[in-house]
Amino acid sequence: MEDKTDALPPVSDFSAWYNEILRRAEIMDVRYPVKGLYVWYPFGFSIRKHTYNMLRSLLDADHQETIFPLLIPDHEFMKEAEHIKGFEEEVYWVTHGGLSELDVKLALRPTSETAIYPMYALWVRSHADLPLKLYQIVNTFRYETKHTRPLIRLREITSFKEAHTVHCTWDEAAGQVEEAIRLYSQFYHSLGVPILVSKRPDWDKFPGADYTIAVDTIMPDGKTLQIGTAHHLGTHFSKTFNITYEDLAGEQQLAYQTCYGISERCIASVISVHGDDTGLVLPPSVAPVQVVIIPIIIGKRKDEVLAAAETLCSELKGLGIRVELDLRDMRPGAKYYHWELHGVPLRLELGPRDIDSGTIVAVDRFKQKQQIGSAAEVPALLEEIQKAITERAEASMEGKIAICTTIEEIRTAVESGVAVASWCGERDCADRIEAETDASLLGRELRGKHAEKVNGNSCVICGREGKGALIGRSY
RNA sequence: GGGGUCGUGGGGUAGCCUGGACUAUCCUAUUGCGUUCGGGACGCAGUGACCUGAGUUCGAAUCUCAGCGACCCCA
Repeated sequence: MEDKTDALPPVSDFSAWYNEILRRAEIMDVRYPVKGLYVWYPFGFSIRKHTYNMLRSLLDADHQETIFPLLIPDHEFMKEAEHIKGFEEEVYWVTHGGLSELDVKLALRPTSETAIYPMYALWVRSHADLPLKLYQIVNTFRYETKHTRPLIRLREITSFKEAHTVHCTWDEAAGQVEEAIRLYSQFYHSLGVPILVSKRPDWDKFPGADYTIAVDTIMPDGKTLQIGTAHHLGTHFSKTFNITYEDLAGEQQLAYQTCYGISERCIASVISVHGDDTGLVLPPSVAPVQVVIIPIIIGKRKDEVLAAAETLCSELKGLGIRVELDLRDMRPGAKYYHWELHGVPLRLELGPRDIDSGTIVAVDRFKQKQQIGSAAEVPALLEEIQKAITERAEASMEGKIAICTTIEEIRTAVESGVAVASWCGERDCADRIEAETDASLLGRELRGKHAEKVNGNSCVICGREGKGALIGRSY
């Protein structure tokens, strides 16, 4: 059975698995005829919709949603020197309107700082206008020259959630960065995706930021995926875009800013972190179909089974559950495979035997089977599944993190996962770590229990006192 | 940035080296009808492809060049 010709590649062959799952589970169609641009299938878009709705409701508590233009005039884009340097290689330019060349060429936003901040300069007048916290969910464009990958490295990021805030003081902005990380932690928790939070080394921070805090997860092949960042912009942009406010004393002051973003990489992380050799495994929180009902239709009792299935379906809908009644003319087994591939958390089977015994067969995505009495038991089952998926992902990530005290240990660790080791903070030592391990120093001041085990230890290179750093290969 | 492999129905492939018999193989998918249905059903009848352009040639899926695209490895 398992070696049918159309078997999915195993997760251990992650690259092949990832490409196959996107097509077979109908998430992205990669056949659009431009490199780096991909199309959302409706099923994939539905995952996106539920995921971004959660993100929206987290942000809406304390932010306002908006939309700024896609096109940024040359003269605004070119204002902030570090920012330009960071992006100039990968900006798409609109140079023509019809047949005539434009006087002012227009950039397709690679990110929206330079679209938003000229307006912030107009909107921010007084300390009473602050803090200002806006976000938008938009597409952005980057002319990637490396090999592109659906949901991970794109030329059109279709789902960039970017928040931009303005504050009176540096400390308040720093507090907002922490708030962003708190929101992102909560977001990823509800996706069951475990994360590592660290500060990017200075040479790897956002162009035009004082510092960058990053959120990473670990993919099945041991490489990390950056799935969120929060930047303290200090006054880099407020200086160049003249974003000032009048303080209590009537003096004009430069504002402090932050920005933080999440892209459809969050979807890539859900797919990759949870998926198995059978297909997708979706947490109920974002599964387009949380429960599928498979009627077991046998000859004479067909109508009876269908009626019972319809009743069960409407009961579940009444409980607010996203349920699908699969009435297609296929063998039940074929339907099981189909919905397992699509990551449906819970399957209910209903046939003559169940009707006779007054029960329903419930099978979770990990193929654990049990009998339940009624639809009322389903919400609790879904909660259990959500928890089980989360715990499984956490255990899996735990197995990919190694606490290291020597360069040799790091070298071995990064072959199949990430290393956490003490680093003094000096660039020279980081360069040596990278050169000798064939991996990157991804983060410093790593947070959480892993870092605590190495904080204060001597740097793996120079022996001076250091703090927990995250070392690994990344996407 | 450097190197490699490759592009054949919707997906996966055979054929290519050695140009002609290719009316292009097989699996899957898909349409219609019938029989089926508790873990990927079966029968019958259908649908559906040589990436684009230029070249070589009597003749190109097959050889050459370019473009576009995909995947893998290294920095």
